[in-house]
Amino acid sequence: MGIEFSDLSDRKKMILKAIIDAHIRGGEPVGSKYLTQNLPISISSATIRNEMSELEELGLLEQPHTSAGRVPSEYGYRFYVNSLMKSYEMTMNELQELNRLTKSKVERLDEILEGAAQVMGNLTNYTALAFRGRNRATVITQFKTMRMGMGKFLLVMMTSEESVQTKVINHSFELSDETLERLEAVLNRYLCNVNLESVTLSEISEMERVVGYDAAPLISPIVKGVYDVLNQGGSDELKFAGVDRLLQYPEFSDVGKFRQLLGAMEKKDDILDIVSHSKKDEINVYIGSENSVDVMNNSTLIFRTITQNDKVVGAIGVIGPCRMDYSKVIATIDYLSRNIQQMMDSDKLLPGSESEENK
Amino acid sequence: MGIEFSDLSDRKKMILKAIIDAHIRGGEPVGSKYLTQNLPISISSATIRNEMSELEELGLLEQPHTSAGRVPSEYGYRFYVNSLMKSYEMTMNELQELNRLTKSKVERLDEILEGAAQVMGNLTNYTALAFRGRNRATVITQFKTMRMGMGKFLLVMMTSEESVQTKVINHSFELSDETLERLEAVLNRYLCNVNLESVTLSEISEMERVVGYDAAPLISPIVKGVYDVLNQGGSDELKFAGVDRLLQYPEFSDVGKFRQLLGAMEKKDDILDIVSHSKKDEINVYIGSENSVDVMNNSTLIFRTITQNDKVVGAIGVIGPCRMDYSKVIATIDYLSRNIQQMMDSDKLLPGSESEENK
DNA sequence: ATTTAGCACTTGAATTCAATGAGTGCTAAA
DNA sequence: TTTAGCACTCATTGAATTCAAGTGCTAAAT
Repeated sequence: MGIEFSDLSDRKKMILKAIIDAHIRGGEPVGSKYLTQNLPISISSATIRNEMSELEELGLLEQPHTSAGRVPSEYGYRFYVNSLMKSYEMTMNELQELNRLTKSKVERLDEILEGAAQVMGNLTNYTALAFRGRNRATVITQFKTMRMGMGKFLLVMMTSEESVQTKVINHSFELSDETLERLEAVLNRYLCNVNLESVTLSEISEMERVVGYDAAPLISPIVKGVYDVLNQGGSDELKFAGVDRLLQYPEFSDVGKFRQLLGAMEKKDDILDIVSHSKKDEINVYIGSENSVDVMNNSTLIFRTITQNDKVVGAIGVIGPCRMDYSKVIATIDYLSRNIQQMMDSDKLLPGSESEENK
Repeated sequence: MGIEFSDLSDRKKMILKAIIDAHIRGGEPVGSKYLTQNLPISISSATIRNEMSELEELGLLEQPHTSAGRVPSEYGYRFYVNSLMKSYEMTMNELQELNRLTKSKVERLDEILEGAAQVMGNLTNYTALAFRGRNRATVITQFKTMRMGMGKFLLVMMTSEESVQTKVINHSFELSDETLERLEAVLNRYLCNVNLESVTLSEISEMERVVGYDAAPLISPIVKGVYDVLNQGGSDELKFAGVDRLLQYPEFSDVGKFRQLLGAMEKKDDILDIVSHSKKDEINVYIGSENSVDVMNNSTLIFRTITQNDKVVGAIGVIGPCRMDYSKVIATIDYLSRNIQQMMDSDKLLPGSESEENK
């Protein structure tokens, strides 16, 4: 399938665009009679019918049944998105709504993404998605200990992702300053910059020996703490806002279809898969079966990633029926994601919730 | 409305129970003919009809239309739950499934609750909910600082909820040990155990003066950090698992009804309201309009809270149509929540994700 | 005083049928 | 190449009909 922009006569393009525009707005199949009254130039319905049937042969249009008007095919939408649609002009109100978000004082990426999803959902009237990718730290780069009095001390861990994690360690017995220092040294020697999976039991017992009897019982809880830190932070998050909005579209009045999609949104992994394999720094549009998840054959997914140091840390987008207001949705996502990306680049956003930085 | 258990003849109770049991299983209205064949004693359909019409007068049954069988009213379900239903016996498989969770190594309450929701959803085939209430810290009880080298130090804050929060503070200028100590002292003097809202601007400038010119620029970012710590941790979480399962029930084949419920689940505040005003340490059952949220008139909400030191820290439950397998659902929630509560009481669970304790 | 058989009645669901009308494809004329 | 004209298709609508399930009531039976 490879119809180029130039393969179509201007009149065909005009007709195709008019059909898709009308169908996006109204949701109904578009017939030749309607078009005679709504085209910039005036041609007869018969001519339009001829053109339509040729567009259908090209795979750009479809007919639900013989006596119905035409409906865009997935491929038609694709052509529309690539070449036909004209870019959407935001209204003042919409711009205002969008800017409110970026002007807010929120600094955490999580919250910004969710806020963006909310706004996008409201403006476009589809379901919004917010993805938050956590780059899980692979190693601890530095350990520090800090007394907290009364049989506790704080274990501070710096991770390879530059975040700081802490864990309170209780010790029922006395711990001299000197012992604590020794413990810190041992941790830094054995557990820094190493993949925890590769730490062997014999190494652990070696640590227990080296650190001395008075700190040895702490080794194993500490190792567990390290393990938690390296694993817990790393769960990706994918959230949806306004799922109920999908139900307003006749495409999902078939409960079965909707249920499938809802299931996919709950399972998340399929969609996470799509998002994480997407192109960076541009708007990704998956129309119908273009995304390989067959449950989403009737839906379109549009999103754009947010990156930090060239690594994907998030994404915002919408999900809805293939009959979607592509122009508006793409413009909205573009605007919002660019703004968020800018905040990210100018370091105004804090990537993690665990640690926060400040200048 | 106050029908006592003893107000009904044994035969009426038997008939009512049989009707509700059958309706829960089959979803269809139950007629007199069916009952003649499915009652422990044998009575004629005419007699049953008489009894049924009396039960209807009492408000325990309803008729969808004249020529249909009877269906339990909300009040009928209530009576059933209170007095009629017999407690469900778990199968070996179910017990196994349930125990797998509590035997798992997971230690964080969040994860246990979500895991419980998953299991509950699978077992009961309704939508499960997991609530995680965060007791937001009200004050900071202690500040500590810790050098991290290269123009940064770590600000460690102990909160009134006994959790530890940290914030990395960058300083572009030199900071002597002595200055850092002074800063720590000032923070502990001015910001410990005080409600941040009550800190005045003049107090802040006093802090800046007292701490000296070389640390003064750090005061305001630190105050902001404290503010974040006191506010951010405190957002309650309410998650649902298996929302798509609701769509299998004919009660929600009306898209409008389902959409309303879905909306309520997304907005969350109504349901949060119900959960947070519920009774502690017992199973709460809200049948249809018993919960004041009118959008949930067709749904039943069942849950039980998890407490720690007598404060509600979480809840698990299910949401589904009024026609629900109460017996099984209640048994499942009871079993799971008791187990989780036990883990909580025996201190095996870590309440927060921010700080972790270890013995 | 209950219980039951019998029967007329109600009502939603399913089925059929015809009418409607939107829209097409095709042919032949412009 | 375009267009008017016309026959044809097919989903939708609504009315009429049948069907079956289930009730309420009455009168007889226990």
